[in-house]
Amino acid sequence: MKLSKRGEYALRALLALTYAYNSNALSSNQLKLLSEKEDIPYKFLEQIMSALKHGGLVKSQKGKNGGYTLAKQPEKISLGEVIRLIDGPLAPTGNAEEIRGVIQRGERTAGIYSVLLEVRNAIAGILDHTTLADVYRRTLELSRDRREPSGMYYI
Amino acid sequence: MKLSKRGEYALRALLALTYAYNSNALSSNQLKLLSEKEDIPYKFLEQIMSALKHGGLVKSQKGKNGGYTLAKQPEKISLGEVIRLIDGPLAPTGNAEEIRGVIQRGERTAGIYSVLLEVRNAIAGILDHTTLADVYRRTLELSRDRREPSGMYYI
DNA sequence: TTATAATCCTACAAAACATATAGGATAAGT
DNA sequence: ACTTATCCTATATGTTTTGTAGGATTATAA
Repeated sequence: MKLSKRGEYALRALLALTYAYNSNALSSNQLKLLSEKEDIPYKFLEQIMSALKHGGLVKSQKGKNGGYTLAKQPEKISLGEVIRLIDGPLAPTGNAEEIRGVIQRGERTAGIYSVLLEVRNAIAGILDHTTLADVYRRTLELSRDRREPSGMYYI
Repeated sequence: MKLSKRGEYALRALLALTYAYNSNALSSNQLKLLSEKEDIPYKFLEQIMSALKHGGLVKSQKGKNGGYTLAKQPEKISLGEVIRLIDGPLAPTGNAEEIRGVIQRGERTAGIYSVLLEVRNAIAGILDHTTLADVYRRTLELSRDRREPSGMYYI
């Protein structure tokens, strides 16, 4: 599992939506501001939002006063979901099913793959149990004692 | 951490060397046979062996009766070493140091990165504690009850 | 109903990376 | 010398990621 730029951008955008969700606001052209603040090419970000929408993680409203909102509560969206949607399977190679297949068929590489399966399970264990709400909380904690909260999401 | 073909080929070759190590033999042009049996382009495999050599995991002997041998005992070579050497850092993005930096500086993405650090630690925990000897053992176990051990390493 | 502000869609371009392929140089043993 | 092997480096090919561009569509408010 290698987190791509897309994946990172997606997580960052969703985190911004999480902030907006808590203050009851919905986001809109603020996406443009976010992209500037965080050096994310706007058009690229648009594509990512589209993917998040089709994946059911985000709702959108067209037209004036439109924008994006989380489709579920931040507690209900795991990082695993997000990353699988954007970057594909979490496994270090192929996907969990393939790996299990190789092992069960007892192929020459079965030993190697059984380790890879352990790795993928460890990754999934963490990512599927960590939600946007968790990340939100952590972010606050990690910047609590700082004088300058590095412009924390005042978009 | 995404295991590349190179990485997989490297692991497979090292596993073959592990088999050879146990039966006290050293490998030579058997590499060619291995590459045919396992569909690994020979010249590509050569490059990988060269990398393994420069990384100190493998010793080589030139000329007649030459070939490759493990540079240390199979118990002393972890998968983490191998994969780091061939595919780079285990972290899902950048490397552990970078990630720690982002977290300590309390950047906006600190929350995200703290999860990524967990993930990388989980991966490293497994891969750094699993050796070629372990994989060897597992491979035997996983093919023990099979009628046809899928031509297990009779190169 | 028209102007506006937003999402949506699709094609393409550029760069980075992974995966090979090729050909010969070099070294060691017999 | 001759053979058998490793070693080195350049280049090609292919695939994926990342980024650009331009416009079509839709909803709202004035």
